[in-house]
Amino acid sequence: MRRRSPAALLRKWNTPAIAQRLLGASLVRRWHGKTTVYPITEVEAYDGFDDLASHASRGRTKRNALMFGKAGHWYVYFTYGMHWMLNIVTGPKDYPAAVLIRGAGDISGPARLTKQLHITGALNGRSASPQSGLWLVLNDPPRKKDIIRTPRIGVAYAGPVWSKKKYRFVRKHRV
DNA sequence: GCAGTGATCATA
DNA sequence: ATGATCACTGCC
Repeated sequence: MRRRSPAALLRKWNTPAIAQRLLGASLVRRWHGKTTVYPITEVEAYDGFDDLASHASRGRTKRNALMFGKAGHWYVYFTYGMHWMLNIVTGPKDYPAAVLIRGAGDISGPARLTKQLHITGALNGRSASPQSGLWLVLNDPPRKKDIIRTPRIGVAYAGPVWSKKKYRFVRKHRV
């Protein structure tokens, strides 16, 4: 099949839908002249102003400003004093949303993913395009029955409603 | 079960 | 300026 750019997909409003569609996409990394393709296996949606699990829920700050920006850019932040987290910014401009990429290829866990792919703050704010060395390509969308929906990981602080939203999506079968 | 590790943000 | 927190991992 023809590989399509996900630019139009990422601009949409429905972040959980985008996240699920990205389970039918691959992360492509170019590093030291070698290009490797990692089919995405696990994602989480962080959606809008009201999502108490989202960095954007308490308004715009220096760190989260990218979430309010243009879709299709990487939002990479540092946490727990040692881990980088990789997100793709989604939604229209001024609507804060992103999809956290938690697993791809054989790699499980968002910090392991960034470590293995050499992803750091150097990519923060860069466009998801070959120029940045890290981009996305769309494959066939996953079937609905091949997607597991669960609450997001590590967001107990988000209160009874938002910590339980089923905004984590895992692909059942390897692609 | 919990230590590690340091940027970020709210509070002052 | 200070202190709590953290979209995690690895080892106990």
